Amino acid sequence: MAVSVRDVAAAASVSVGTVSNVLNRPDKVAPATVARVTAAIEELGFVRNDAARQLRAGRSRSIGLVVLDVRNPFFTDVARGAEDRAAEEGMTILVGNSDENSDREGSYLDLFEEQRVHGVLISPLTDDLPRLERLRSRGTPVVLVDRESADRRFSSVAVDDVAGGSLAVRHLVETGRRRIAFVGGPRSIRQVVDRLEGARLAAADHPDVTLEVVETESLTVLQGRAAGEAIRARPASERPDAIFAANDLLAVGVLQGLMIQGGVRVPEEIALIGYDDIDFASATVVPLSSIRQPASLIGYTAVDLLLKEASLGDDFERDHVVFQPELVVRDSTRPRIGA
Amino acid sequence: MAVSVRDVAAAASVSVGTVSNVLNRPDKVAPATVARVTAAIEELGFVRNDAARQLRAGRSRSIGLVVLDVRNPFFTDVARGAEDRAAEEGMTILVGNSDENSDREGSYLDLFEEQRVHGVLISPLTDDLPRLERLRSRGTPVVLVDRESADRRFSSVAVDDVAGGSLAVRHLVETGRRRIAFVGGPRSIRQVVDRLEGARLAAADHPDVTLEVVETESLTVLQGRAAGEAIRARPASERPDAIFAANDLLAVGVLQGLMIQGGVRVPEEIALIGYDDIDFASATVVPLSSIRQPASLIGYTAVDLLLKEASLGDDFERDHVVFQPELVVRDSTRPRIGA
DNA sequence: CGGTGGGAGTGAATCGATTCAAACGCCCTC
DNA sequence: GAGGGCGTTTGAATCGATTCACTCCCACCG
Repeated sequence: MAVSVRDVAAAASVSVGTVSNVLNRPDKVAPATVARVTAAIEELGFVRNDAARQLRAGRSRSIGLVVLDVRNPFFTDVARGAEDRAAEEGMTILVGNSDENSDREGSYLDLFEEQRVHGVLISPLTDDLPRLERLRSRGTPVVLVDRESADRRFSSVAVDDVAGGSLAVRHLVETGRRRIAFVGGPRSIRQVVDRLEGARLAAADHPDVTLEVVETESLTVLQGRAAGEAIRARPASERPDAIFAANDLLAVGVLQGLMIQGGVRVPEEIALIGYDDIDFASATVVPLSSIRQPASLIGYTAVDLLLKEASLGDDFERDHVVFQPELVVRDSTRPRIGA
Repeated sequence: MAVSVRDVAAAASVSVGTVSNVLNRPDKVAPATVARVTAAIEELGFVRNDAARQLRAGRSRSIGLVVLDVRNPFFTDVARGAEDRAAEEGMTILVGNSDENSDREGSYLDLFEEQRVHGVLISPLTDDLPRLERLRSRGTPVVLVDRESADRRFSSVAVDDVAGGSLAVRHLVETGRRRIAFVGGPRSIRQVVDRLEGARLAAADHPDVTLEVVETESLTVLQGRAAGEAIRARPASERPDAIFAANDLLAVGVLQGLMIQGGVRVPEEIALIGYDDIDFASATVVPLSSIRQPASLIGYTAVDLLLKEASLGDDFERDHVVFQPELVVRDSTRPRIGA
């Protein structure tokens, strides 16, 4: 049933070595021979067996990527960037979705290791770096995505979330807001903590600015909506005049929660800013201001570092790329009239 | 560097065959031996080489899935369902994103074939069934997802989109609407055509109901928003009193386009219904009515058919599962007062 | 005309897990 | 004590592409 190089070789009256050369280094083979072999491949419908190729090569031509949530457009974009860089080298990306679940994360790592992937890009859930350390010591390079390793023992590509948080709050203050609420959670996610930290720093610069925290269970639209409704339900005098949401999914939810039945007007009564600048942000009822992260560039760069580490081996100095986030202003933080 | 069964065998003073048995049929091996081998595996940090395994087995333990758009939650759900069923058999799903691009679709098929996947699930872009026919003739089972093969030569799992279209329009008519607009496109996508067809059929039952078509370039939020704005810009007398959007992403966009700056009220002035019932639909400013498709069940069933076909071989009679869509009513089609 | 350089092609060895027919002990029975 | 049966273990053969040391052969040079 299955057609192998051996069959092709026989059909073209050459040796298996020559078939392999036609496949991988056609310039080393006489044109007439190439033509004959190509014809035989075509006729027999030969398709390379990747398993055999990998076995010989020792490594697969794939790179594993473990993300927290495939549903989040931010990660989809990261994956896209990674895919682009990988494609340049004729490689592919395998995406695993940990769903913020530690077991799933582990089983993807196991799977990837058995597949002898070229390397693993991971947005790690916990601080279980020993696990990754072990993976690397067995020969699989690891690059952290969207997180920096505390002790810098892994290459990483991250965005300065503290700076991003400051950027958001500074913008709110500059447009005249004083009573700010941070909506986000859980605190186990590093990004949440950092963005809040940045917000605190920026708020501390202005004695008359207050910063309240509204905790959520996860970074989803539904949780945001609940938070928004809760804020809308308060007496007007106790509402904040601006909300900084830990990501755009939350912000979209908050916006909906606030606006139900012509509730609170955005940005007139409450300004709103999100984080990630997903495509959706510019397309909400009131277009959302946000903090942009270069998602696909992050993925692209991560693969880049991975390839570098893979080719240089252990004597390689780990790289730690940190991108700076960028403020994107839209209607949801339009300055108050007269402010 | 790499630890192989051979090394484990040496460390545990057994033969490679025994190590393999411990790995795959531990019950066939004496408990004491299992323990010794397991200890050796642990100590040496042995990790199975999947490539060698596959080479021997002839097939990989993965199933390829090619979707039109990973960003669409509908497909994410299909993938999740497929993953669940695959996991029951200890298999994995590889997701390829064709992005409605025929070249990308082709290269994923090539990739999957080289990897000797167990089978391919595909939501095909074009009607290039010969391509798939060839793939299958070389031994890779194929199941069509969200589309039925015209000549029934492939197993398929689909939803009756014509029925879904009728369901939507009938609901709009029953809640008192008469001037209906269908927003969707391009016509090259089968789902769009079928849903419109269903809408036409339902409208034809009522002589006083008109059905207008507003064409879009793709099924995205942005396109929907543009369509919504265009409709809002019309004089009130020329606006439809209900809109049926070809999918929920479009519907979300239409909603936004209509509501800008307190424009048209939904559902008072214009009712709106989408298709797919993505999670987002219930979380928009005005919760969206929609037509629900059992997305994850589709994925689950598709893998099921695939496994059946793979085990039975050619003498297998192709299965054609068709699910019926379901109407989900929310605020966006609340009946008009007094209608 | 012998010698040399190099382009073209060869084919056995290799990667690592799995398989399966055969061998090995060991106990029990006749 | 020979023989049968059974549970356990063995190890060579296998999957298919790639590699690389080696052979061939022809052209060109002195």
